[in-house]
Amino acid sequence: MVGVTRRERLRAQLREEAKAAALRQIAEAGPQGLSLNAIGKELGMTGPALYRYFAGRDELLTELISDAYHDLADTVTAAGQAAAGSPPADRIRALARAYRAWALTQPHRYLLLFGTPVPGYHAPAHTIEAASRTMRAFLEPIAELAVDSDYPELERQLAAGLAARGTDTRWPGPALRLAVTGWTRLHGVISLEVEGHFDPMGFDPELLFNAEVEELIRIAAQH
Amino acid sequence: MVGVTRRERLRAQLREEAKAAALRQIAEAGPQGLSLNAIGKELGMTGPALYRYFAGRDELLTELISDAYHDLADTVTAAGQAAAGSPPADRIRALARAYRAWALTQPHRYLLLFGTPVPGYHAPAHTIEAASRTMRAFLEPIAELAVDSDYPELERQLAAGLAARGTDTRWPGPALRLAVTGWTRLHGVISLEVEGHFDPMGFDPELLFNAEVEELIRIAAQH
DNA sequence: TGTACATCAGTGAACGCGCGTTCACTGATGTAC
DNA sequence: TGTACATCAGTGAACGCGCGTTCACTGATGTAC
Repeated sequence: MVGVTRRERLRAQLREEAKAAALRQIAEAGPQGLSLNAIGKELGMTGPALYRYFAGRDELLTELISDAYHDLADTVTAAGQAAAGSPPADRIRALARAYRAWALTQPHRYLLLFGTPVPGYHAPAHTIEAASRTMRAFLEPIAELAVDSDYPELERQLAAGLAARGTDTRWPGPALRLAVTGWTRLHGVISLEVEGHFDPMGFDPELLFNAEVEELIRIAAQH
Repeated sequence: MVGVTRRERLRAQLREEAKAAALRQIAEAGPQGLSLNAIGKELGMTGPALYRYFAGRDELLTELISDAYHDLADTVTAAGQAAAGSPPADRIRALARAYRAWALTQPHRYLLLFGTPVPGYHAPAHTIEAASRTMRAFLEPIAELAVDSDYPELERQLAAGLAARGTDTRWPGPALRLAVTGWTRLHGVISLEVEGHFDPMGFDPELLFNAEVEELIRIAAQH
C-alpha cells in the first residue's frame, strides 16, 4: 500500500481549494477574471505561494478545463448507468437531462468548455478522452435503436475518424451521426440558454430542450 | 438636405477605422485583447485621442457587438431576398448557407455575439431588433410550409412572447417553434465548429450542417 | 525519545508590464462678420 | 478676401491599478539515525 504522507494530503487539499476559489472567481468575472493573487488572498495567503502548487496561471486554467470535462463525463456516465435497465428512449432522456442539469447548475464551467476559447489553451489528450466518454454514454442507447443510413458520406467520415484514433470501431455509422447530431442540438439549446439569448423571448427553454430530445428519439426510432 | 461637414466625415471615418482595428485585435487575442491604447497605436495616434470618438472601452465594445448583430441580419436578409422567387426549401437552404458563411468568415465576430458573454455588456434595444430581423428572414419560408402543432405549450409561449413585445403577431406557433429550433440547431453546429471542437473528430462539418438543414426542411415539409 | 539535518510551505519585496482614464495643453481647422 | 474668434483633434504626462512572475529569505514540518 502506497503511503500518503500528511504533506501530500495537505498539498492535494490546498490545490483543490485553490481550484474552487478559481471557479468562484470565474463565475463572477468570467475566465479573464482569474487572478492568482486574488486566489491567494481568498485562501489567506500571498499570490506567489501558489507557485508551490501550480506552474502558473495557464496550468491552473488548463486544469480547471480538464477537470470540467471529466466531471461532465462522470455525471453523464453515471446518469446512463442509473438508467441502465430502461428502454433506450428513456435512457436518452435521462442522459440529456443530466447533461443540461450539469450545464445549468454551473454555467461558467460550461462556458469554460464550450464558450469562447481561452487564448493559449490547447486540449491535452486526456481531455479528448473525457469528451469521448460523454459521447459514448449517448451512443449506447442510440445504437440500440435501428437507424437508417441517411447521410452515408457523413457517417463514413465519422466512422473513419474513430478508426483513425483506434478506438471504438464497433459503432454503426448512423448511430455515430445521431450521437453527434444530438450533441450539437443539445449544445445549441443549452449554450443559447446559458448565455441568456432566450431571455428577451419570454419562453421556458426547458420546453424547447425537451422538444429537441423528443425529436432526436423520434428520428432514431422511426426508421 | 442635411449638410455633412468635412469634420463630420473625417470623424465617422476614423470611428470606422478604430472599429476595424478593434476587430483585428479581437481576432488575434480574443475579446479581452481589446485595448484602446493598442488601437490608437495602430491608427498612428495616442490612446487618449480615442476618447474624442468613444466614451470608453465599454462603448466601443458595445458598438462592435451591435454592429455585428446588424451586419449578420443584413447578410441573412439579403440572402433571403436574393432567393425570393425560389420554393421555401431552397430559400431555407440559402439562408442557412448565408448564416454559416458569415460566421465562418469572421469567427471572432460570431463569438462576440454568441460566445462567452463579455462582463458588463447588456444589449441595447436595437440589438434585439436586429436579432429578430434575422429570425424573421427564416420565418418567412418556414411559415410557407405547412406544419403541425406538435408542441403546443412551447408554441403558445413563443407566440405570447412576440405578442408581449407587440411585434409580428401574424406568425403561426408551429412556424415560430421551427424557426427557433432551426436557429438552435444551426448555432449548435456552427459554434462547435468555430471553436474547433470537431477538429479531433476528423469529419467535414459542412456535411453535418447540411444534414441539419435537410432535417429541418424535412420536419417542416413532411406534415 | 532525542538530536541533526533536509525538505518544503509561505512571505514580502521587487520587476516590468499594460491597462483605462483624466487633464492641461498646443495647434490646426472651421465659422462669423 | 481678410481678420478674430470658437471649435475641436490630438499630445504627452500623470494617476492608480492589478497582473504574472522571480527571488532571497524565514520558519515550520518531516526524516534519519
